[in-house]
Amino acid sequence: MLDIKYIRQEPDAAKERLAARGEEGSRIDELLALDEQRRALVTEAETLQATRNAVSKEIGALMGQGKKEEAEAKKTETRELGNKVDSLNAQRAEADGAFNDLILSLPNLAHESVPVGDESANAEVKVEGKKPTFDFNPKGHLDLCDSLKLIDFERGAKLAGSGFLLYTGWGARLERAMIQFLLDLHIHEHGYTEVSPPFIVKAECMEGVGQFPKFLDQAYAVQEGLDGETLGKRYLIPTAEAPVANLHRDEILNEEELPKKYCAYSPCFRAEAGAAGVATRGMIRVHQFDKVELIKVVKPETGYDELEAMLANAEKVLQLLGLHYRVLLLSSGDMGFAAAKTYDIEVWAPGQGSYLEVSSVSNTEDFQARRMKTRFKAEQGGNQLPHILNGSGVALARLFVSLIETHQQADGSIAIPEPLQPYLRTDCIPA
RNA sequence: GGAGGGGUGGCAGAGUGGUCGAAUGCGGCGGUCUUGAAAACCGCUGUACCGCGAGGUACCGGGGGUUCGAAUCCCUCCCCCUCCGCCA
Repeated sequence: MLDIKYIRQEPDAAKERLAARGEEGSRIDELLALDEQRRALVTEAETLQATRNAVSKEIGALMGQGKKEEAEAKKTETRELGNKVDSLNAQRAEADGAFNDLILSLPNLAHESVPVGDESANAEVKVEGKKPTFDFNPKGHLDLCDSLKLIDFERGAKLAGSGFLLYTGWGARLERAMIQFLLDLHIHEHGYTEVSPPFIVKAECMEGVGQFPKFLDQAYAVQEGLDGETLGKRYLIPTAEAPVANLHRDEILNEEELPKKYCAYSPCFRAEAGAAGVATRGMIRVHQFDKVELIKVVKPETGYDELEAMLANAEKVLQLLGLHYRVLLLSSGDMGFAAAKTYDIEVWAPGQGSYLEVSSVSNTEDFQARRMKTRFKAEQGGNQLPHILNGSGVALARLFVSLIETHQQADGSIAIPEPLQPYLRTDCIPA
């Protein structure tokens, strides 16, 4: 949620920055009009309430003295006042509702270092390693999964429909080994605290991270048994960000507690409604995938240093696994709803001949914190909103693709990178 | 799923229609005293919004209602605890 005080003070700057996010600048005018209307109603209603409260106190005093008739006279007077207050409060609730609906639907504003423009303005800020070369004809992950029986696409689709995977044998073991490897890396080397969250969250958590209201159509809603009333109250998480970033919802933290650094494994459920290419076969775009997520809650002045550190933490994964990747700084038009600045990490998949997005690392600044009312008590300046950061560390299905395609060998086996070997208890998935 | 009991400030815990944003205790902060510390004593100690300000308003799990007036009465939802049933 944007800061209304900033918008009041700098409406023109806000318009320009909002336009860079692909929103009409006129939304700012609408917002300010609603804000003004809302505040006028608040002032008027509260003035009347003050009068009513004062008279009510007098009535109390009169009753105490046994002056019943005088009290009754005052009651009639106040009754009318009360009605006025009620109607003003109703108007106020309506104005508040309209104001909130609008401000919740506006995306975060981009940090000044973010290139303005659409997807084509994304900037490649780093390339690590080189595209591997093969002295044989490398296979794609579909062939490798079939020949090594890593994934049974047909049975996955039979069980849950297209876009759902059945990992089998070495495939299942590799997936589990990578999860364990990622968690251990971030816990032991990068200082994150592991949490294991619910995989279902309330709608308010989805709103807190900015998934809702915009991406309601992308979520899996959960119903309890046959009770249709329960539908729409809880959702399968699209990312562990949804539960973990909300850990400190409605809390005021102590300054010394910051920074908070969490990592969490979870499956991620995405309806991908309207998206092209959720196929029966393939792992690039699926309805359910595993991910290890990183979340930080930090003081505002450290937000961007922490973002760079988190990016390095995610990159470390690919470096240790010997994978070629590049880092993109996303443009203002290509960033997610809640982000003020985002880096995407794209890993090379030789069989695809393309880069795959495996991580998105963002600083949401105070956008999420304001939505979820996460604050911290500062030594100076009272209660403040922290910056909340999230990053994939990293998404598994696409990492799986890159790993097997990159480390495939002429005989059809997969060489396992050294850091992963203890987890998989082998240095090679045999052909 | 059945029966019962609860949700009040950082914590514990009073308060059953008015002078209650809320007693008291603990904790925390500041001070007095002390060579220093402890003890004792004194003071302060929630959040958000409106207002240039003085100040005002709201919040006692959430929402709604009754009333001139609600922490207190009514309805509803959520959550927690105990017992029974079922169950990984």
